[in-house]
Amino acid sequence: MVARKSLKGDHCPSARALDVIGDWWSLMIVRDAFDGMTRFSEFQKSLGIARNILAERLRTLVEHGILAAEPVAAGGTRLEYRLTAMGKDLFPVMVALRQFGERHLFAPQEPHSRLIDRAAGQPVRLDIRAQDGRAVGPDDTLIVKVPEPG
Amino acid sequence: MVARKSLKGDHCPSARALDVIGDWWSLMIVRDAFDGMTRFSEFQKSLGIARNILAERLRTLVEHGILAAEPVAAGGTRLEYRLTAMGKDLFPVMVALRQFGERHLFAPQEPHSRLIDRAAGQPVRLDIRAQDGRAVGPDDTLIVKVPEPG
DNA sequence: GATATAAGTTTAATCATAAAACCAATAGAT
DNA sequence: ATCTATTGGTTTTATGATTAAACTTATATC
Repeated sequence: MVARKSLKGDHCPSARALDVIGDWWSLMIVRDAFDGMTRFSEFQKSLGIARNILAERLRTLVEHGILAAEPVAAGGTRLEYRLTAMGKDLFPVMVALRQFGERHLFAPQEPHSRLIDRAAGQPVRLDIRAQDGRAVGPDDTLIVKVPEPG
Repeated sequence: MVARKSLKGDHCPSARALDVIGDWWSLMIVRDAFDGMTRFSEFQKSLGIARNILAERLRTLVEHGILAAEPVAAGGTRLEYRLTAMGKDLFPVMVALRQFGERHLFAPQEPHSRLIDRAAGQPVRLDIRAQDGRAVGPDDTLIVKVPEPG
């Protein structure tokens, strides 16, 4: 691949986010973590990912503070990977991806997994709103760039 | 890479979404498209992406129906790439990524670009709610898997 | 104490990406 | 109308990320 371009210095928050979780597997691992998985072999079986890649992805997710690794038993070497508070802040990203997939990537009658509200057993909504509560879409918004220094 | 595993057949909508826009560049191109860019050279200058890779990404985004390519001038060969209605449905994904980046990937005083509501000039909110309007987080929800056929 | 499973690491082959050179078509200047 | 620069790519070559499989060590199970 010749050293994937890093977006770490970019002033765009989306770019930095993609720099951290924009690779092929990280968000799939995070999805499974939201689904309750914690162990190496669970992720491996669920995703069919190569073990070395899974090990590296888990390592970088831990480095970035999205997952925390804790020994399963005191004194043991086996680890459990759990979402941190920061990791749980990826929830809206997962919900947004899911909604997009549901809307556009399934045939009309094709079955798919669903994200439901535990209390009501009903699907959840995702809304983007202005401060005053108006729903806003892409054409109602604007990206304001940061001024170049100098 | 040895043939990246395709998630096309997965029953999880997030997985299918990542199969379409989960690679390194697609969402960055979509971000720029939301920002008003339409031309090959604009994307290329903005992202610093290799030209062959940009050409392929644009092609697959068009194939998937996220971008539409139209000639700039009738009879000409130069193309303009614009978000389709489907492409604009990626807006919540972009907003969610941006919010995550803003919250966790910038130093306290570090400047970053902002997404603002055109009308009020204020940042937008993203909420996940149950049908009855309650705000819900990851621990309030559950993924319901589709039954295996057979 | 023997066997199986978990959680990786190492190794080798393959394929995607990046960078740069190349090329045709268009737009602008003369 | 012709020369030149820019646009929008394609081709070529190298590099390295990803994969699969074999290997290793530690932990559970019988």
